[in-house]
Amino acid sequence: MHIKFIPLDFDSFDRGEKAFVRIWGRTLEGKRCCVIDSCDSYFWLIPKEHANIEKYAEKVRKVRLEHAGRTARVIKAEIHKKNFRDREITAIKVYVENPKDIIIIKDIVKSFPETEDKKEQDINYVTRYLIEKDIKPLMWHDVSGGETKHSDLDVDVEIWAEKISLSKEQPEFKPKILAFDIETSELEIGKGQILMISVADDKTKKVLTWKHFKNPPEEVEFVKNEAELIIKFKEAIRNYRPDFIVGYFSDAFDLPYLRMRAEKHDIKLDLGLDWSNINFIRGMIPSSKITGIVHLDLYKFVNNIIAYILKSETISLNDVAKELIGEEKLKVDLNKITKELKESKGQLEEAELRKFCLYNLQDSVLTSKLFDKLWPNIAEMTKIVGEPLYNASRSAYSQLVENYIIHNLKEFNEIIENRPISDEIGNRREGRYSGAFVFQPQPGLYEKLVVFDFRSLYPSIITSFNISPTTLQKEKTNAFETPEVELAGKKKVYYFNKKKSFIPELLDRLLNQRKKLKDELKKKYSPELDARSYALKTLANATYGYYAFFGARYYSIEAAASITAFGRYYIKKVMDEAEKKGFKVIYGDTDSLVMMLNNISEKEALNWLEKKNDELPGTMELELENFFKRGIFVTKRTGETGAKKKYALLADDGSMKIRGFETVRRDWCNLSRNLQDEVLRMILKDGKHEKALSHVQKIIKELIAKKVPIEKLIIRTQLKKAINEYENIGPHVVVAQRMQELGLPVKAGSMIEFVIAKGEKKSLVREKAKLPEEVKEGQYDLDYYLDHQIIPAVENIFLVFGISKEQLIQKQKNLMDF
DNA sequence: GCGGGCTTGTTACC
DNA sequence: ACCGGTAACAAGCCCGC
Repeated sequence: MHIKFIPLDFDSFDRGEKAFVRIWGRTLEGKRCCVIDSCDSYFWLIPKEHANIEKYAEKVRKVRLEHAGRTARVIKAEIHKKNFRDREITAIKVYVENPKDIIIIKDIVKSFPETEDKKEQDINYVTRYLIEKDIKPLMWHDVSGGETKHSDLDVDVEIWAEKISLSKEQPEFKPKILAFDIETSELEIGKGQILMISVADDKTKKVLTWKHFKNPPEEVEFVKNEAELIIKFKEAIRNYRPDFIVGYFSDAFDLPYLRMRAEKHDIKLDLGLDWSNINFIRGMIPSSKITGIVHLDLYKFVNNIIAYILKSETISLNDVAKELIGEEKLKVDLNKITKELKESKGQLEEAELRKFCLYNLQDSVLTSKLFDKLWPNIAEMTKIVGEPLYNASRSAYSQLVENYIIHNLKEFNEIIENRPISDEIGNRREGRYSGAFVFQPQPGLYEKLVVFDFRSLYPSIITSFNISPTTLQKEKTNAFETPEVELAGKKKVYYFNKKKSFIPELLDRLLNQRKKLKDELKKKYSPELDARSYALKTLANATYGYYAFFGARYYSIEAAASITAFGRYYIKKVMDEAEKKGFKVIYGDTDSLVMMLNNISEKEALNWLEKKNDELPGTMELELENFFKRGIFVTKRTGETGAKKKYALLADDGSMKIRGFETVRRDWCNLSRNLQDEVLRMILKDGKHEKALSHVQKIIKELIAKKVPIEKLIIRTQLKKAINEYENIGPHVVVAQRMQELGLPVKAGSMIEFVIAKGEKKSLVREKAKLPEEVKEGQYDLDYYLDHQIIPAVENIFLVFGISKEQLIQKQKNLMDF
């Protein structure tokens, strides 16, 4: 039998002594399939320099051990010429019957006197299989083999593969999904009950609940009780036959909660296509896996991959959906509902229940739409790194970079480096090195500016100077020499071999693919290509950080420190040359320079840019960011020097670029943020301060007159750790404590909202920090908002025009005195 | 008990 | 624990007076 199918999920199982991989997917005809295949299980031994390799291999072949009811033994040991960390070596490939045996065998052979090291013993079987057989997740494959008839798997087709290969044609694949969301009577897992469960995709909309009420909306279906609710939910998934089930924060909430309640009712969560239970993977970051149906937790992907390009100040479903799909959650007072459920022994008013159901449904609808939006990103990233979707969608950048590397080492004949052991991780974490250069700006208002920046600075340095843990060498010959590197408090120079190594080479490919894609995208836009371009760019950018990440297989603090040293060298060099040309350098951070054109024309500036690019080595390239009409740089709060990482620029097209100011900081109240934003805009548009000054004075007047609504005075600060772990009890910690007393949900990661209320004059800020609902209109601490919010947000801006703090509040003081 | 230096904590920039 | 260093700044803590 022959089919064309797309691999969506993977797992492995044992039959007899041998391990097999199951690939779960869809055929071209839309049938659900399971392809069973296997590959060799092996790891590598690197012998000591003077070991007799033949004798060594012979010794290894004889290793066997009875363990846990089976015999772990070496079935084959071959001598191979390989590369390891770019050096040619002779290594022994040690085959075992079952991947489980690796852990037993490796410990025995590790103690042999001939053994220098063991490698690839930490590659899991599915990853091994994907590499060995060149299987690409989410890409169509042709497979032929024998069909199994008497299977109990919940699939339409089951094949034991004989031949499997990537298809030439790659038609579009649209997965069948089911988004879901649960509502519970308590937020803590282990307490309370599940009240309702909703499911949705672009057609289906359904809410299951055992809370009955009159005239329910058509999407609502009533069940008897919580047990039936869980069973019906199971049935819904079984009948709908989705490829993925999709949640938001479902790894940490919905599924663990479901598990607790299912256990309570003695219901099996046997959702797997092999009828297995949901597998709850413990660990620092728990996750939940269903065999054959990929459980996607969009929160994880947003948090790891997308968050830093979002403008949203939180990654709650509401904020993320608002920004990405322009829709929001229904507004329901969850705290009130939870409270009422507790106090009235589970009785809610009908109107409230109806609303609660629709709220529940909307969450699933948003999750479904968010999936549609993010799917190109998830899919493209998965395809590039080569790991199964389940893993790739949960991985942080370090892991993705690493997977991209290890899935591409075969062609370099490279043995994969080990993951570091915990002692090693401890050592690595202490290492410190110098990073980027930041230019010390002179405070002031500047006109006619140009901003240049290096395109992908660190990736271009890595490829141009072949920087890798494996190219670092002692000798000067045939090597790139670094500028002065600052590492562990010492100044050094390092050398990197010029012979192209695998990581810089793979990085080069990412960058080149992206270049091509960008040209394609210019001709014709598509969300898939755009998503691929984003994945390529961000993976490339994460490579430098990967080198410095303590958990990396290819860790090298020397490499990381060398990259930043090159960065410092070139940005300073370009700044010097710009000054010589006649530009006035105003500011610069890492890879950018902000300059006054002086009397240089825009055209001449661009010519100069081109000339610089001819001189820059390798793939390093300086590009135009934009021309700006005006820009403002301010002093630090303490002292007269200019503040770094804090400026505002007005582009020729009228758009603003504001960085670092309180306007963009979420831990300042909206009154200050908005006021500062308006002040910056007025000043940069006019080039004068008068209008902005009177605007500030108007706001101060309103504040003094207690006319500012509490809502605008809310300060938001994230609780970064558990309440009792704080040494310094700041305002947000006190408010978090208060929330806990009131039974409101607070934990590490919660956003704490508070208002500084009227209180004793000399008291600590935290003593006046109250929940917004606890503060009546006008009952805010005027002095606090004046001295700690409004004035600090604008005083340094006006100082540029010689306006002092006293002048800002002059007239108002009198007002206060009366 | 007061003030200033230091530390802790959060958020931003690139 | 899930990429790095650089930087600004608020507020509490702590010690010397």
